Amino acid sequence: MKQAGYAYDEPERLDATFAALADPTRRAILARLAQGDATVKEIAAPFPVSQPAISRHLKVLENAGLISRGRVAQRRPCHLEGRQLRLVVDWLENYRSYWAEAYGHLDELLDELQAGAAVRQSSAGREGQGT
Amino acid sequence: MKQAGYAYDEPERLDATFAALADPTRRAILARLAQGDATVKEIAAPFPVSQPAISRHLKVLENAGLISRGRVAQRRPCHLEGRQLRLVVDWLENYRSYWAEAYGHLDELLDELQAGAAVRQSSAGREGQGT
DNA sequence: AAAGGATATAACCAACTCGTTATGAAACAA
DNA sequence: TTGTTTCATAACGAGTTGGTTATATCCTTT
Repeated sequence: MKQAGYAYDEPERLDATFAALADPTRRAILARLAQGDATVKEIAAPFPVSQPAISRHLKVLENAGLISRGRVAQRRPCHLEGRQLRLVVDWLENYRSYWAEAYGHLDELLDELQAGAAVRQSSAGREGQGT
Repeated sequence: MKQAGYAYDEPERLDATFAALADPTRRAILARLAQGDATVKEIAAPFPVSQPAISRHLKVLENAGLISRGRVAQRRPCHLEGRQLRLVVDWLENYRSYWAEAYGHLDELLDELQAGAAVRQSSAGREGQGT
Protein backbone atom coordinates (compact mmCIF):
# COMPACT_ATOMS: atom_id res chain seq x y z
CA MET A 1 0.00 0.00 0.00
CA LYS A 2 1.06 3.47 -0.64
CA GLN A 3 1.73 6.07 1.92
CA ALA A 4 1.54 9.65 0.89
CA GLY A 5 0.87 12.70 2.95
CA TYR A 6 -2.25 11.12 4.28
CA ALA A 7 -2.04 8.97 7.32
CA TYR A 8 -4.21 6.09 6.18
CA ASP A 9 -5.18 6.06 2.54
CA GLU A 10 -3.85 6.51 -0.97
CA PRO A 11 -2.87 9.67 -2.73
CA GLU A 12 -4.99 12.70 -2.34
CA ARG A 13 -5.78 12.69 -6.02
CA LEU A 14 -8.39 10.02 -5.45
CA ASP A 15 -10.25 12.44 -3.24
CA ALA A 16 -10.57 14.90 -6.07
CA THR A 17 -11.38 12.18 -8.55
CA PHE A 18 -14.17 10.60 -6.55
CA ALA A 19 -15.50 14.02 -5.67
CA ALA A 20 -15.53 14.94 -9.33
CA LEU A 21 -17.40 11.78 -10.17
CA ALA A 22 -19.97 12.48 -7.49
CA ASP A 23 -21.73 15.05 -9.63
CA PRO A 24 -24.22 13.84 -12.25
CA THR A 25 -23.54 16.74 -14.57
CA ARG A 26 -19.87 15.90 -14.54
CA ARG A 27 -20.50 12.23 -15.16
CA ALA A 28 -22.69 13.23 -18.05
CA ILE A 29 -19.87 15.35 -19.39
CA LEU A 30 -17.58 12.36 -19.21
CA ALA A 31 -20.18 10.29 -21.02
CA ARG A 32 -20.26 12.90 -23.73
CA LEU A 33 -16.49 12.96 -24.00
CA ALA A 34 -16.41 9.20 -24.21
CA GLN A 35 -17.91 9.63 -27.66
CA GLY A 36 -15.20 12.01 -28.73
CA ASP A 37 -13.50 15.24 -27.86
CA ALA A 38 -15.70 18.32 -27.70
CA THR A 39 -15.45 22.04 -27.13
CA VAL A 40 -16.85 23.77 -24.10
CA LYS A 41 -19.77 25.07 -26.03
CA GLU A 42 -20.61 21.70 -27.47
CA ILE A 43 -20.39 20.17 -24.05
CA ALA A 44 -22.53 22.85 -22.49
CA ALA A 45 -25.29 22.66 -25.08
CA PRO A 46 -27.41 19.83 -23.64
CA PHE A 47 -27.29 21.06 -20.10
CA PRO A 48 -29.74 23.37 -18.40
CA VAL A 49 -27.00 25.32 -16.67
CA SER A 50 -25.00 28.37 -17.63
CA GLN A 51 -21.72 28.26 -19.52
CA PRO A 52 -19.68 29.42 -16.53
CA ALA A 53 -21.10 26.56 -14.55
CA ILE A 54 -19.92 24.14 -17.21
CA SER A 55 -16.52 25.81 -17.27
CA ARG A 56 -16.19 25.19 -13.59
CA HIS A 57 -17.25 21.59 -13.92
CA LEU A 58 -14.58 21.18 -16.54
CA LYS A 59 -12.03 22.70 -14.25
CA VAL A 60 -13.01 20.26 -11.53
CA LEU A 61 -12.68 17.38 -13.96
CA GLU A 62 -9.34 18.66 -15.11
CA ASN A 63 -8.04 19.06 -11.57
CA ALA A 64 -9.16 15.52 -10.92
CA GLY A 65 -7.12 14.42 -13.90
CA LEU A 66 -10.18 13.05 -15.62
CA ILE A 67 -9.93 15.29 -18.66
CA SER A 68 -7.33 17.34 -20.45
CA ARG A 69 -7.75 20.36 -22.64
CA GLY A 70 -6.21 21.34 -25.93
CA ARG A 71 -6.34 24.60 -27.71
CA VAL A 72 -7.59 25.20 -31.19
CA ALA A 73 -8.05 28.86 -32.02
CA GLN A 74 -10.42 30.17 -29.42
CA ARG A 75 -11.83 26.73 -28.65
CA ARG A 76 -10.52 24.52 -25.90
CA PRO A 77 -11.40 20.99 -26.89
CA CYS A 78 -11.77 18.61 -23.98
CA HIS A 79 -10.47 15.09 -23.97
CA LEU A 80 -11.34 12.24 -21.67
CA GLU A 81 -8.29 10.95 -19.83
CA GLY A 82 -8.43 7.25 -19.20
CA ARG A 83 -5.42 7.26 -16.95
CA GLN A 84 -7.23 8.66 -13.97
CA LEU A 85 -10.18 6.35 -14.40
CA ARG A 86 -7.63 3.63 -14.35
CA LEU A 87 -6.58 4.69 -10.88
CA VAL A 88 -10.15 4.28 -9.76
CA VAL A 89 -10.26 0.86 -11.30
CA ASP A 90 -7.04 0.01 -9.54
CA TRP A 91 -8.47 1.14 -6.25
CA LEU A 92 -11.53 -0.97 -6.75
CA GLU A 93 -9.31 -3.90 -7.50
CA ASN A 94 -8.47 -4.05 -3.80
CA TYR A 95 -12.09 -4.92 -3.15
CA ARG A 96 -12.57 -7.33 -5.97
CA SER A 97 -13.37 -10.21 -3.70
CA TYR A 98 -16.26 -8.15 -2.38
CA TRP A 99 -17.84 -6.94 -5.58
CA ALA A 100 -16.89 -9.80 -7.83
CA GLU A 101 -19.55 -12.06 -6.50
CA ALA A 102 -22.13 -9.35 -6.05
CA TYR A 103 -24.80 -9.53 -8.68
CA GLY A 104 -24.50 -6.37 -10.67
CA HIS A 105 -25.94 -5.59 -14.06
CA LEU A 106 -27.04 -8.64 -15.88
CA ASP A 107 -25.50 -7.63 -19.19
CA GLU A 108 -22.16 -7.38 -17.44
CA LEU A 109 -22.52 -10.93 -16.35
CA LEU A 110 -23.55 -12.03 -19.80
CA ASP A 111 -20.64 -10.14 -21.21
CA GLU A 112 -18.28 -12.14 -19.11
CA LEU A 113 -19.97 -15.35 -19.97
CA GLN A 114 -19.75 -14.52 -23.64
CA ALA A 115 -16.10 -13.66 -23.39
CA GLY A 116 -15.56 -17.02 -21.86
CA ALA A 117 -17.66 -18.68 -24.51
CA ALA A 118 -15.81 -16.95 -27.34
CA VAL A 119 -12.57 -18.50 -26.22
CA ARG A 120 -13.82 -22.02 -26.27
CA GLN A 121 -16.06 -21.55 -29.27
CA SER A 122 -14.24 -24.08 -31.41
CA SER A 123 -16.29 -26.99 -30.17
CA ALA A 124 -20.07 -26.95 -29.99
CA GLY A 125 -22.69 -24.62 -31.46
CA ARG A 126 -23.93 -21.90 -29.20
CA GLU A 127 -27.33 -20.30 -29.50
CA GLY A 128 -27.13 -17.04 -27.63
CA GLN A 129 -29.18 -14.12 -28.79
CA GLY A 130 -27.93 -10.60 -28.59
CA THR A 131 -29.40 -7.45 -27.14
CA MET B 1 -35.11 13.90 1.64
CA LYS B 2 -33.72 13.60 -1.76
CA GLN B 3 -35.35 13.99 -5.07
CA ALA B 4 -34.96 11.74 -8.05
CA GLY B 5 -35.51 12.70 -11.63
CA TYR B 6 -32.17 13.50 -13.13
CA ALA B 7 -32.22 14.16 -16.79
CA TYR B 8 -28.96 12.75 -17.94
CA ASP B 9 -27.25 10.23 -15.76
CA GLU B 10 -27.83 7.02 -13.90
CA PRO B 11 -29.44 6.54 -10.55
CA GLU B 12 -28.82 9.11 -7.94
CA ARG B 13 -27.26 6.53 -5.69
CA LEU B 14 -24.03 6.87 -7.61
CA ASP B 15 -23.85 10.47 -6.47
CA ALA B 16 -23.93 9.41 -2.86
CA THR B 17 -21.55 6.55 -3.49
CA PHE B 18 -18.88 8.56 -5.25
CA ALA B 19 -19.27 11.34 -2.69
CA ALA B 20 -18.79 8.81 0.07
CA LEU B 21 -15.67 7.47 -1.59
CA ALA B 22 -14.26 10.96 -1.95
CA ASP B 23 -13.25 11.08 1.70
CA PRO B 24 -9.98 9.44 2.76
CA THR B 25 -11.26 8.60 6.21
CA ARG B 26 -14.19 6.79 4.70
CA ARG B 27 -12.02 4.91 2.25
CA ALA B 28 -9.83 3.92 5.18
CA ILE B 29 -12.91 2.67 6.98
CA LEU B 30 -13.78 0.56 3.99
CA ALA B 31 -10.25 -0.77 3.93
CA ARG B 32 -10.65 -1.73 7.55
CA LEU B 33 -13.96 -3.43 6.90
CA ALA B 34 -12.46 -5.31 4.00
CA GLN B 35 -10.55 -7.27 6.60
CA GLY B 36 -13.69 -8.15 8.47
CA ASP B 37 -16.69 -6.68 10.22
CA ALA B 38 -16.02 -4.30 13.07
CA THR B 39 -17.85 -2.30 15.66
CA VAL B 40 -17.96 1.46 15.66
CA LYS B 41 -15.48 1.67 18.44
CA GLU B 42 -13.06 -0.65 16.73
CA ILE B 43 -13.38 1.33 13.55
CA ALA B 44 -12.89 4.63 15.30
CA ALA B 45 -9.81 3.58 17.20
CA PRO B 46 -7.09 4.31 14.63
CA PHE B 47 -8.48 7.67 13.60
CA PRO B 48 -7.60 11.03 15.06
CA VAL B 49 -11.19 12.20 15.03
CA SER B 50 -13.99 12.02 17.55
CA GLN B 51 -16.40 9.14 17.77
CA PRO B 52 -19.36 11.23 16.57
CA ALA B 53 -17.38 12.08 13.49
CA ILE B 54 -16.88 8.40 12.79
CA SER B 55 -20.54 7.73 13.41
CA ARG B 56 -21.41 10.25 10.76
CA HIS B 57 -18.93 8.80 8.32
CA LEU B 58 -20.57 5.45 8.87
CA LYS B 59 -23.95 6.95 8.23
CA VAL B 60 -22.70 8.41 4.98
CA LEU B 61 -21.29 5.05 3.96
CA GLU B 62 -24.53 3.37 4.90
CA ASN B 63 -26.61 5.85 2.93
CA ALA B 64 -24.34 5.25 -0.01
CA GLY B 65 -25.06 1.55 0.32
CA LEU B 66 -21.43 0.79 0.88
CA ILE B 67 -21.89 -0.74 4.31
CA SER B 68 -24.64 -2.27 6.39
CA ARG B 69 -24.98 -2.51 10.11
CA GLY B 70 -26.05 -5.29 12.37
CA ARG B 71 -26.83 -5.19 16.04
CA VAL B 72 -25.23 -7.20 18.77
CA ALA B 73 -26.07 -6.03 22.26
CA GLN B 74 -25.01 -2.43 22.36
CA ARG B 75 -22.60 -2.82 19.47
CA ARG B 76 -23.45 -2.15 15.88
CA PRO B 77 -21.06 -4.19 13.80
CA CYS B 78 -20.45 -2.78 10.33
CA HIS B 79 -20.18 -4.87 7.23
CA LEU B 80 -18.76 -3.95 3.85
CA GLU B 81 -21.36 -4.28 1.11
CA GLY B 82 -19.88 -5.38 -2.17
CA ARG B 83 -23.05 -4.75 -4.12
CA GLN B 84 -22.65 -1.02 -4.23
CA LEU B 85 -19.01 -1.24 -5.18
CA ARG B 86 -20.19 -3.44 -7.97
CA LEU B 87 -22.33 -0.59 -9.28
CA VAL B 88 -19.24 1.57 -9.43
CA VAL B 89 -17.42 -1.14 -11.30
CA ASP B 90 -20.34 -1.41 -13.67
CA TRP B 91 -20.27 2.31 -14.28
CA LEU B 92 -16.56 2.20 -15.00
CA GLU B 93 -17.20 -0.58 -17.43
CA ASN B 94 -18.69 1.98 -19.79
CA TYR B 95 -15.29 3.56 -20.03
CA ARG B 96 -13.29 0.43 -20.29
CA SER B 97 -11.90 1.30 -23.70
CA TYR B 98 -10.48 4.44 -22.12
CA TRP B 99 -8.85 3.05 -19.03
CA ALA B 100 -8.03 -0.39 -20.32
CA GLU B 101 -5.05 0.81 -22.27
CA ALA B 102 -3.94 3.35 -19.72
CA TYR B 103 -0.91 2.22 -17.84
CA GLY B 104 -2.00 1.66 -14.28
CA HIS B 105 -0.45 -0.73 -11.85
CA LEU B 106 2.02 -2.93 -13.53
CA ASP B 107 0.66 -6.17 -12.21
CA GLU B 108 -2.72 -5.27 -13.62
CA LEU B 109 -1.18 -4.73 -16.99
CA LEU B 110 0.71 -7.97 -16.85
CA ASP B 111 -2.46 -9.69 -15.86
CA GLU B 112 -4.15 -8.48 -19.00
CA LEU B 113 -1.24 -9.27 -21.22
CA GLN B 114 -1.22 -12.78 -19.94
CA ALA B 115 -4.93 -13.17 -20.49
CA GLY B 116 -4.53 -11.75 -23.98
CA ALA B 117 -1.63 -14.01 -24.76
CA ALA B 118 -3.68 -17.03 -23.82
CA VAL B 119 -6.40 -16.03 -26.25
CA ARG B 120 -4.35 -15.33 -29.34
CA GLN B 121 -1.91 -18.09 -28.84
CA SER B 122 -2.78 -19.68 -32.16
CA SER B 123 -2.57 -16.72 -34.53
CA ALA B 124 0.91 -15.33 -35.01
CA GLY B 125 0.53 -12.24 -37.17
CA ARG B 126 0.49 -8.77 -35.71
CA GLU B 127 3.33 -6.37 -35.87
CA GLY B 128 3.64 -4.81 -32.55
CA GLN B 129 3.16 -1.28 -31.60
CA GLY B 130 5.54 -0.69 -28.85
CA THR B 131 5.33 1.31 -25.73
C1' DA C 1 -9.08 48.87 -35.81
C1' DA C 2 -13.48 47.23 -34.58
C1' DA C 3 -16.72 43.54 -33.95
C1' DG C 4 -17.88 39.01 -32.55
C1' DG C 5 -17.58 34.28 -30.83
C1' DA C 6 -15.67 31.09 -27.25
C1' DT C 7 -14.14 30.62 -22.81
C1' DA C 8 -12.48 32.04 -18.19
C1' DT C 9 -12.83 34.70 -13.99
C1' DA C 10 -14.99 37.52 -10.26
C1' DA C 11 -18.37 38.32 -6.93
C1' DC C 12 -22.08 36.65 -4.59
C1' DC C 13 -25.46 33.36 -2.33
C1' DA C 14 -27.74 29.11 -0.60
C1' DA C 15 -26.82 24.62 0.63
C1' DC C 16 -24.04 21.13 2.10
C1' DT C 17 -19.83 18.91 4.53
C1' DC C 18 -16.85 17.84 8.28
C1' DG C 19 -15.20 18.72 12.41
C1' DT C 20 -16.16 19.88 17.25
C1' DT C 21 -18.56 19.42 22.22
C1' DA C 22 -22.45 18.18 24.90
C1' DT C 23 -25.99 15.20 25.64
C1' DG C 24 -29.29 11.24 24.94
C1' DA C 25 -30.60 6.32 24.58
C1' DA C 26 -30.02 1.45 24.74
C1' DA C 27 -28.04 -2.60 26.50
C1' DC C 28 -25.26 -4.73 29.91
C1' DA C 29 -23.22 -5.48 34.63
C1' DA C 30 -23.09 -4.68 39.64
C1' DT D 1 -31.41 0.56 41.32
C1' DT D 2 -27.03 2.71 39.83
C1' DG D 3 -23.35 2.86 37.00
C1' DT D 4 -20.81 1.75 32.56
C1' DT D 5 -20.18 0.92 27.86
C1' DT D 6 -21.42 1.74 23.12
C1' DC D 7 -23.32 4.40 19.90
C1' DA D 8 -26.38 8.20 18.01
C1' DT D 9 -28.08 12.91 17.84
C1' DA D 10 -28.22 17.99 18.45
C1' DA D 11 -26.26 22.34 17.85
C1' DC D 12 -22.78 25.13 16.07
C1' DG D 13 -18.90 27.11 13.02
C1' DA D 14 -15.64 27.03 9.20
C1' DG D 15 -14.89 25.75 4.75
C1' DT D 16 -16.40 23.99 0.26
C1' DT D 17 -19.62 23.44 -3.61
C1' DG D 18 -22.64 24.60 -7.33
C1' DG D 19 -25.37 27.78 -9.20
C1' DT D 20 -26.13 32.57 -10.78
C1' DT D 21 -24.95 37.28 -13.47
C1' DA D 22 -21.57 40.44 -15.03
C1' DT D 23 -17.28 41.12 -17.03
C1' DA D 24 -12.71 40.17 -18.81
C1' DT D 25 -9.67 37.74 -22.11
C1' DC D 26 -8.29 35.57 -26.30
C1' DC D 27 -8.60 34.61 -31.01
C1' DT D 28 -10.69 35.31 -35.53
C1' DT D 29 -12.98 37.94 -38.96
C1' DT D 30 -14.25 42.00 -41.29
